[in-house]
Amino acid sequence: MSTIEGARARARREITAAIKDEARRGLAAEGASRLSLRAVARELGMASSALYRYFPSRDDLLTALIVDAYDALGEAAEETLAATPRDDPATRWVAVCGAVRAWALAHPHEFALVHGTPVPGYAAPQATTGPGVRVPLALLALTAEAQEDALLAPPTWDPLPPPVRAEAEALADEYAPGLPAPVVAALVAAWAQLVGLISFEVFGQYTGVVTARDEFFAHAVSRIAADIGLPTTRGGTPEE
Amino acid sequence: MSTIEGARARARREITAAIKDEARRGLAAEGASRLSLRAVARELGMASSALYRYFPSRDDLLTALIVDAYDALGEAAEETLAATPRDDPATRWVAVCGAVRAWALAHPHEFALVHGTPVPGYAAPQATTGPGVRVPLALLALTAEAQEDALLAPPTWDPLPPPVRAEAEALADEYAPGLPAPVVAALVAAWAQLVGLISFEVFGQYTGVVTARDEFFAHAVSRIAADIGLPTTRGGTPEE
DNA sequence: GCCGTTACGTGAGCACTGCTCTCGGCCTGG
DNA sequence: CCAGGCCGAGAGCAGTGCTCACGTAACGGC
Repeated sequence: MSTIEGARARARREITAAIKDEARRGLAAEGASRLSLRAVARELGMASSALYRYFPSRDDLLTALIVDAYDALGEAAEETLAATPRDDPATRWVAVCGAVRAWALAHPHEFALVHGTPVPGYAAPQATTGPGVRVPLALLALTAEAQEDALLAPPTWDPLPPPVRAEAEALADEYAPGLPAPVVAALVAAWAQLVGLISFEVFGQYTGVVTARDEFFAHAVSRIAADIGLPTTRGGTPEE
Repeated sequence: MSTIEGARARARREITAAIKDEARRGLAAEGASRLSLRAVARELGMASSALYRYFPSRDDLLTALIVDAYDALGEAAEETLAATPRDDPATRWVAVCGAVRAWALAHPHEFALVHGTPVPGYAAPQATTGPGVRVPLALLALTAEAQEDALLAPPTWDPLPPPVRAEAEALADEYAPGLPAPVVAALVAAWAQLVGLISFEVFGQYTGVVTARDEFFAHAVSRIAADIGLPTTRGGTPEE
């Protein structure tokens, strides 16, 4: 009942995938706002109305693409986390952030879909919360492992405002027991800051200001790592 | 020729302003993607075609709104910069960042216009570069004044990668002679990170994760201030 | 093997959009 | 005072998201 699959269901799965693929292609070419249902139907050689058998509305198609994009982004982070040695948390951090950035630069419109202006009014909350946290969870896992290995040495843990401390402790209890509250607070901020750094680049915000993008990003992100307390074992940034 | 203004020119100015006002209203209600030229024309009691006498296209209207938003954002920053004592750079920093955040939360769709997904393909570069730098320049002015007053004491100025150093020095020469290169590099990163922090809030990215938003933002932003080297004279964050 | 149920694809059509063009009237500068 | 510019109105084009009968083909229970 799971392996055996009627030709009907198979066709549905394949056509759904084809629609998403074509939509992704149109997305990369034109951007989300210019993406047209009729155009993807035309490209697929079917009537536009047929498309509604698979996605009840344009926004639902976009939501599906958002979920996929979140997953791809999270997978990129998790892959480099797995492929990276535990004993050098700072360079590992830079590598994971770099992987997120690389994915974003390779798929700018999909990145815009997940971290740009939300497209439908203000919807898309529940369905995307699952895959949406994979990247921050990877960063958190990285830090938790560093602490297990006694490699977490923050420069200064300034005291948190009480409400922030309470929330940070709750988060720590749920996702990384034993991690100090200031560190998880710093991680949440780091996540937002990372997205800010990448958004500026993807959205062309600092054209003319920063041209050595790779180096600038690596530098900024390694400063964040130092702020969190991930030690730079050796060879941080060269010169002098 | 400047004070004397024909009734014609005056009408044009007023109608242009009325169109932008109505467009801003529609923007706040529906968002940029749902903003309709015909709707604003309808609301203004004029034919939709008449609107093209004032803005050659929908994208041009949006571009005008973008410029205005940049200006409003920059003005908010500059105002609190002016209304804030020089001798406490860290709390001044937090205040300026807080003003930017407050404006963004009060005008979410306009903020999305300037720091969300770019609306037309990838256009709007030149016209917006002028007002677009007012906020970062305010942050830079704040830091430069702190240095003049010998209030700039970074924890560690780790060496910059050579290309970043070169660009940072060029920026320093142009906008704030005498400011150390690592500081201007940190400022650029801080600007992107600030936008990231605000974007997360405006775009509803951390619903359920952070609820004590004011405190969290103030904390995160004051950590950035410390990272740059702006000293917390007294009473940073309470507790213990 | 048959047959009702279900899913699917089609084409027409509605309401809406951005934008263009032509026309007719008003204000304005010479 | 009067020609030339600006401005508004209306019709119209091409395109959009989405809905709704309408046939057709596959499916599952008998």
